[in-house]
Amino acid sequence: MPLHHRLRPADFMADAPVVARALIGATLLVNGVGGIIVETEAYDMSDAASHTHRGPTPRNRAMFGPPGHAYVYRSYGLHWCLNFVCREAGHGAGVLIRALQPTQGIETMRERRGLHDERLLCAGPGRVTQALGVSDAHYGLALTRPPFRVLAAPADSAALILAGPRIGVSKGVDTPWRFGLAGSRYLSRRL
DNA sequence: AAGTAGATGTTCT
DNA sequence: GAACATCTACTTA
Repeated sequence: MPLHHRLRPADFMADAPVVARALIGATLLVNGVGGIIVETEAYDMSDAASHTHRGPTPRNRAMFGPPGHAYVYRSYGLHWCLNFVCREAGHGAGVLIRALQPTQGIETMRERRGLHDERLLCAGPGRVTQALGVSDAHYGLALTRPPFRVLAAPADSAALILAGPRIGVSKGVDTPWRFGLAGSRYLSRRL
């Protein structure tokens, strides 16, 4: 009986804040490199801070597709950011992966990120994608198949999860849709 | 420890 | 043109 099992499409079929909270403690690997998700943010169509708020566009097309797929966008012209599409196709809901606790392929991540302390390897959405090698090449791919592996948190984990306002948004400032593992040293910022 | 500038591409007004 | 789900390097205390 494996302690971790791979998430299935049905696991992504819930409202964005529910999925965002459930993903804390899950493991994300891309080609075997990654770690434990310690910080996420939820976005959905009802929310002015979301890329999907104004409806489908060429960029956000994947967010209106099936749940359990990747929505990757370029942030500030420099960084890639990775989202997990959730809810149902057509709903424009997703979860931004903001930080991981590195567990696998740490040397690979160090090389991709330059000489940096482990704490900063995946502490921020742009850092996560750089460390895991995620780019627009992953746009729209299923999270339930290689190169992705998303493994559920151990069933017995009773981790304390904190919520607060999201980072870097100018709209929806008071929506407490940022979730983080209490006490983790690998958050992009304290909660 | 906290603040700022500058890098850059895509979308939207 | 402006804004942007950011990061790094560099300043100032």
